Amino acid sequence: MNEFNLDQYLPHLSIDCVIFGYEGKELKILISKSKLGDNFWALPGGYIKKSEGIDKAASRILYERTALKNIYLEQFRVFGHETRIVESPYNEALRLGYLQYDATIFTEEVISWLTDRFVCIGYYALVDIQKVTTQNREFDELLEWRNIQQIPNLMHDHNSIVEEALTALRLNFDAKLIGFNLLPEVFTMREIQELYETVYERNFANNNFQKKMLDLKVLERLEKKFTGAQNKAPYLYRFVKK
Amino acid sequence: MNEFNLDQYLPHLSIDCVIFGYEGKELKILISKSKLGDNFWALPGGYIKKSEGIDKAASRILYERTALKNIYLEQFRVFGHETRIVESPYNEALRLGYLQYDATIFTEEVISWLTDRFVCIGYYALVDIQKVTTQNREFDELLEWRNIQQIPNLMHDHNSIVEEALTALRLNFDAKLIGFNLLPEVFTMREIQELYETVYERNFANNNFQKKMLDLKVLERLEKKFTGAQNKAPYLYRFVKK
DNA sequence: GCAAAAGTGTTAGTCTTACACCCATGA
DNA sequence: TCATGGGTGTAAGACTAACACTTTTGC
Repeated sequence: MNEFNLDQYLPHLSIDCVIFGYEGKELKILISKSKLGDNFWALPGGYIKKSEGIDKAASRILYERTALKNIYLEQFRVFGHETRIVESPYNEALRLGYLQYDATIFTEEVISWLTDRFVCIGYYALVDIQKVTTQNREFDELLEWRNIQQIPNLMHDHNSIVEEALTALRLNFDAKLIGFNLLPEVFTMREIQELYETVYERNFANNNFQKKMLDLKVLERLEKKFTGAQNKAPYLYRFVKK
Repeated sequence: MNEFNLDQYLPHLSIDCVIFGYEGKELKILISKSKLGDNFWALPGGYIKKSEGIDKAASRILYERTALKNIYLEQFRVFGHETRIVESPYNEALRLGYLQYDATIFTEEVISWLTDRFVCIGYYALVDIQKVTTQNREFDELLEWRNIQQIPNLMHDHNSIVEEALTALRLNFDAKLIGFNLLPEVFTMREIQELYETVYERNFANNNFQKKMLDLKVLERLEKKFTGAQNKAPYLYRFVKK
């Protein structure tokens, strides 16, 4: 019940997270199917406690869904158009959803708070998808990793938030060397390359890619990885931040 | 009085603007000396009306200080640490300042609203400094253009907001070709180059700079500018967006 | 030995930087 | 004619992209 004490949160201000993961040569994000409507998909989000920094709030929101701490996380844009929520076609259905869910908790006052105008701070996160054990929250019917190319219609303006997050990711991916947050501790050069190829939707020449990566001086070469395949065993690498 | 009807604004959410101008080979920003304290300097800022988009709010805040419309404007970061206002050493003095200013308007409730926690959306703006006629607002003792290298201690975390704005400016300056917003309609190649040199705090070779600029195909060459100086008259250029 | 994929080397091309030089202008 | 600063050309260097080739591995 404590969770629905909305007094603890800053009103009109929310955080939505675009959580990127990488699996099977696919870039994915975590989206939630809501219990509050029929086929209502949304980004994982939440509110900011009155004495909680926004970065901490985003970390908490992520922790609540992924059970992971110390996730790579960055704010990328504020979405604050005056009509983004109040004129959303989902908003009326959401009011009904809350009422049907539990009319004793969701009084008119609470529902007004929840469906009023919101300014949303967009964060993107990068996680090793293998380390995540998704945690359904109260209104999550299910949480699902979806290929970034196959995102269904999301609530409100969440599709454009995803677009902006992807743009920001591509802008920072190479410059800030954040891609390693999507990979396990150790990986082969081909695995990094495939990640880059997935993110940028283009191919790279393996020799030039390797040269560029090694010239960055952020990779430590480890032992070889014998997979049983009938080819030369690739080296494993570990990312070492300077 | 209408202005102090704080009910019209979203609580706990503010906008602060770093307004860049360029004059005499110096990059400057507009800062405000507040009537509310002794030597209190701050960024021009304001609040967001309940049914006003954040970009519109920022435009309005800029218009109120500069009397300019259609200013180049971009959000660059949210400042939302939980203690940025409530533990600011300026906050106590501000409370006193409001009381002394007008205790009938600034009731305890109003002062609480004003000095409570705020999440601040940082915007930066680029203006032609010649077109600006600064407009003092209620609490502005004066508005002043100050060289970016000589910014005094500002309230709260405003100095770090300036730093972040400068970083964002430098990051976008060349990539988005926004520098022309700081110049008059027509300008010489040398003037653009000096602007770039000021922003990046380094020199460029004039021939290479010119070649790069012209290769961008965004400059229209106009007639020559005869200044009376005993040297070749430089061409004037106009920026034409594609 | 052979196929598959890892890894390395070299060259061609493009972009950036640096140097040298000529040109227009007014005293 | 000279000093001043505008404008252009070219070559060297750095970085990127493309091609060719060798090495390792298990069947």
